[in-house]
Amino acid sequence: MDYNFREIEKKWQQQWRQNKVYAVRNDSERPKYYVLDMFPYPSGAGLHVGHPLGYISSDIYSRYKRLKGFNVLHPMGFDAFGLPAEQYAIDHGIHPAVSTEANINTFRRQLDNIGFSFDWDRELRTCDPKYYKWTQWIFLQLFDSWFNRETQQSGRIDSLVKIFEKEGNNAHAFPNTKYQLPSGQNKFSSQDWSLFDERTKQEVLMQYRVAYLAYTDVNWCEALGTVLANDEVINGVSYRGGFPVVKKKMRQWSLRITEYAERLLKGLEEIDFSESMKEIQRNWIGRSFGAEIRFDVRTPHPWPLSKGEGSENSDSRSKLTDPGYFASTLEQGKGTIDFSKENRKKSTEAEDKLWQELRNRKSEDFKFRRQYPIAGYIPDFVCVEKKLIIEIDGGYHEESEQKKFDHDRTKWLNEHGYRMLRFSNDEILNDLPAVLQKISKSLSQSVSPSPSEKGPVGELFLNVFTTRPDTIFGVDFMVVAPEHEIVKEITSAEQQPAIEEYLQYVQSRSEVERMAEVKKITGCFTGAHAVNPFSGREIPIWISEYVLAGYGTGAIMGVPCGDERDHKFAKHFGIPITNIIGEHYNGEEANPTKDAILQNSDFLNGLLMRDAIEVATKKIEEAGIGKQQINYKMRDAGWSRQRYWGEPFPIVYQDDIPYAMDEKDLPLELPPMEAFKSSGTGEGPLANAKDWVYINEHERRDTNTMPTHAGAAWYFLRFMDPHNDTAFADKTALDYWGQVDVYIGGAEHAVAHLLYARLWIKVLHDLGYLNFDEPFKKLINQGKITGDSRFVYRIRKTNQFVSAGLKDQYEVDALHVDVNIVDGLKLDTEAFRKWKPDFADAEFILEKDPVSTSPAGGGGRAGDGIYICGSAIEKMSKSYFNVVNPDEVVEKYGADTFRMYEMFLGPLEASKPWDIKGIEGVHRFLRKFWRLFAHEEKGLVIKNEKATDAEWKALYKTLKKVEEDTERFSFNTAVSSFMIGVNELTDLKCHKKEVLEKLLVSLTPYAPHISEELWKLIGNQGSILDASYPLIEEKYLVESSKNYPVAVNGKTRTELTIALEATQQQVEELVLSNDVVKRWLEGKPPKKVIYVKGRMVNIVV
RNA sequence: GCCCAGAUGGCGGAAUUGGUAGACGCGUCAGACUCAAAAUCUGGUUUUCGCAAGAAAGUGCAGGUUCGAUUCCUGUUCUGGGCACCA
Repeated sequence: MDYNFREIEKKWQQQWRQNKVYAVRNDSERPKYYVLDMFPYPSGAGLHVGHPLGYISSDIYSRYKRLKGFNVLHPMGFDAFGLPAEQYAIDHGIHPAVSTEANINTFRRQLDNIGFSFDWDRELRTCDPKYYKWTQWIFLQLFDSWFNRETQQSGRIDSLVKIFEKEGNNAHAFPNTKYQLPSGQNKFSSQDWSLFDERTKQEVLMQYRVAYLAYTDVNWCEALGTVLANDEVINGVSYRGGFPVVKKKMRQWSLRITEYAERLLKGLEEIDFSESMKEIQRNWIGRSFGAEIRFDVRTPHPWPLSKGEGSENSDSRSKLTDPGYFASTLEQGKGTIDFSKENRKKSTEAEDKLWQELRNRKSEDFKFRRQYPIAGYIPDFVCVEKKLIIEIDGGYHEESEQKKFDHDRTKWLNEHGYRMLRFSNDEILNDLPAVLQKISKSLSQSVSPSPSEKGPVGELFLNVFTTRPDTIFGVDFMVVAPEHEIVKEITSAEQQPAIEEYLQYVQSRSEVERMAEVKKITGCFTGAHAVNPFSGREIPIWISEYVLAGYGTGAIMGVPCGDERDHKFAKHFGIPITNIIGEHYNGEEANPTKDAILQNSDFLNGLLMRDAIEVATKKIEEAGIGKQQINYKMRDAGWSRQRYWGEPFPIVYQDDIPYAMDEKDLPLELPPMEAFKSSGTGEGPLANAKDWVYINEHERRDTNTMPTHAGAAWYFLRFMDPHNDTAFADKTALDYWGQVDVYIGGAEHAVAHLLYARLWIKVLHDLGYLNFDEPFKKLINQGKITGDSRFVYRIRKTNQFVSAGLKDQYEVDALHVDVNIVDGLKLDTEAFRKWKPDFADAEFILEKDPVSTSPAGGGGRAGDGIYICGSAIEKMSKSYFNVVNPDEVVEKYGADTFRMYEMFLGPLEASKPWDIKGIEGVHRFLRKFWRLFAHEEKGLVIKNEKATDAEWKALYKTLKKVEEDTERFSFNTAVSSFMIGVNELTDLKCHKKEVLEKLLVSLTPYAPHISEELWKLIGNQGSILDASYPLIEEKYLVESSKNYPVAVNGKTRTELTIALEATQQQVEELVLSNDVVKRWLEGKPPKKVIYVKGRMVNIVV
């Protein structure tokens, strides 16, 4: 009766499937337990031995919990939408649905091979309309929600509308502080609200929705034809494929995850994730606590812009200058201003008529200015907010002097985003409505947003965010991001050419370059100065690429004595450095300490910096020049992808205003398509499905789809009730299963999937669908299994291969060789010749086997040598030929061996190399285990005799250790314990049923097939999967004495068996009379005898 | 540069609260069985010295605390992971 694992495993897998032993019910008396694996993406490559590591550990834990009496939910499904399938479709013309289906089947077959206990009746796929109906439905909940900062909770949009109707947005400012209403304001009253038209109302609400549409800087990848999320971009290139990525402004769906930053951060405290995983999330959220401080700006030639239409001030000047034709001298500037005044008097009838109309447009919130200087030129009318210029032909444009400037000016205006409308006098006088309509149309077109940081008109200031307000007196300069709007407004005439040049340089710099050359110091002085709000000192304002427009306010205060980067900047550009920390600053290097006593700091003098932070912040708030502020590095999550193979947005645009689709019309299914190339205009392939996109003249659909994170953000809820078609899951099921108790997966999902899932669950919780707001109670990251690559060394330009030990004598190229034709390091040269046609005629330079040195040893036949390969630990990858397929391992050793071996390799969380050699040991263990029950020839050897104390002790020792180890996911040591236990029972020649039966149950989670087989062989009814875990009888583990190590001065010298209840005195007597101890004492009296009960004895001399 | 984790025999690793370092497995050496091989079984296997008994050193490196440190503290090197002009 041999251990025929192939037959046994096949048989039980079949029976288990037939009997549906893994079906899980939602109504059980037993306590629930939810064990989940991270959603796999079914790639075309199939599984390698690294993938099942997590699945095996979760399976062991699930089966263990089941034996322990829990109702265990352990489901599996597929994250089946996504880029690779679509890329494959583009390359091979196979529909993503088809290739995905094929990949899933391969995956499923491979998983089944390993004997997992998944409840396949609950399987789900994100690309199934029955599933993504609910992904879309949840998206609509996000669309219909806003985050109430006061309560720190999500609420329904209609609750926000009620607030607006009552009090405007006074208590709930726009989440995006830079957002302004068309009027330029960011506050509105209840009355304003009631006067807003539908478009404006929707636009305002959009500013609050959790899922919202906005122009955002996105990571655009031309090669993939899509937008990528921040976490899909690595060092400026795409995560998949490594294509360049650039910033681009596009109208995109985003999730307002930034509003939840604080809750996501706080939530980390109550969940059991590894410290490193929490750290990654904390870094990603990037909270920094500090103050926002306002610095007034003094331009070198002040131009106090007065309210109204242009300026009456004689010293006013153009706020923007053009180096090409105007800016270099002030004289010309003055000339233009004079000319504008002159021109004003000559205004024509047409101009006046249009002006009357335009100035009345104030109610529409676009303010027109008349004869307002732009770039040193005075257009007839300009709307600065919308960057729209209106010119009326006739008059001085005819003059030849003017004409030659037209070209340069138009160029400048275009570069700066201005558009120009030209009307003739006749048009205005004869058909004013048509003219106004044209203007309205132009105004409704959007311009690149983000109006500059401007205070009340006539005043310019810069807000900076700092975590160190205590260093306010050490500020020696300001640095503004090159993209900052204010740059245009503050640049002096003298500096204009230099600034232009620098801006051009910045634009030419790709993300990749900027990231590669971090240490390079660049920058340019604007000519303007900022005023320190406390000391009144004027400090220069610079621009530099090291300041990021997207972070904080896009401007910083430079404190060179305390910040390394600021210090380098100051040194590089020769800016004088103020020392506020005395001897802590050595003049050579900045010192970011918080432990210095402040000097040169006015009211902060004598304070410890650490304490001064709060003092300074208070003072700043009192003086009304700033406020305490918390900043987050995290950005809102881009949620649109220009892709076909994803969930369509359940949104309909009615005349460009987005509205939620009716719930009853869900799912919005993908239209059938044959080709998936992007449209080329930045729109996704769906734009080509015109019938689907355009519902009617006024209504159209979104042509983007959601990212793969969408389906994965809530799938764990669907497993609880996977076939429900009236709700995403029934409330009773949600309440019964609750949080995922253990979530096992790779660390690569740290910031994307895990944050989005946590966000979705928080919103669903706030809206009342869930009674928990963290999805995963405990997270375990399994380590990677790395590949162990093998190399052969080809002598350059030959087909000769030299063994690793001799390769240094030649000029060689190392080539990866398939690990499957190498035994250890020894290459199978014949297999190598057959491996690839190129190598058919390969010749080998062999060496003596360095391992077996004896002449009789393995490679010892006279004249023979072997080919030794080089090796390296690398990631497991097809291109390295180091991939090991689990199917082959299972075929050779069986699933039970494979499962136990993967666990035996090392701690679950550590990454470790795959080495097939060790699997023999685990396989031998299972054979040895089998032999306790059955003998090859004699058949069953199991006996019904009473067990001895020694046998019970061996058993319970093992059970105790295995249980402890399994509980703490230390599966490698649990396998060791089984081995030790089986070795001991073998030594005891124990074949007793009452002992072995218990051991068998405890082995079931690890090796279910052999356990079930033996369970039946020794005459049990029912499945061992439903047995209960054996209880440990401690009485057999109680010891009466212990073999103590006896040390002299800390060095163990001998061992003594002493009764456990021995007293200190008894021990001292016993130990000191020992011969070995006496010898080591050399007659000297012991100073002290340390006796730790159950541990050790130490004699100090 | 910053943050986190880690470093133990020839290899994967164990030592759960500071208490016999190297469990278990691989590899390897020797032996048994065999005509022989495979499989299986038994024993040795951290290093150095020694026939042995035994002795000395030893958990990346340098210190410290302690009767006693792989474990705690300080510094440092290297490896892996994360973040990266983040103010």
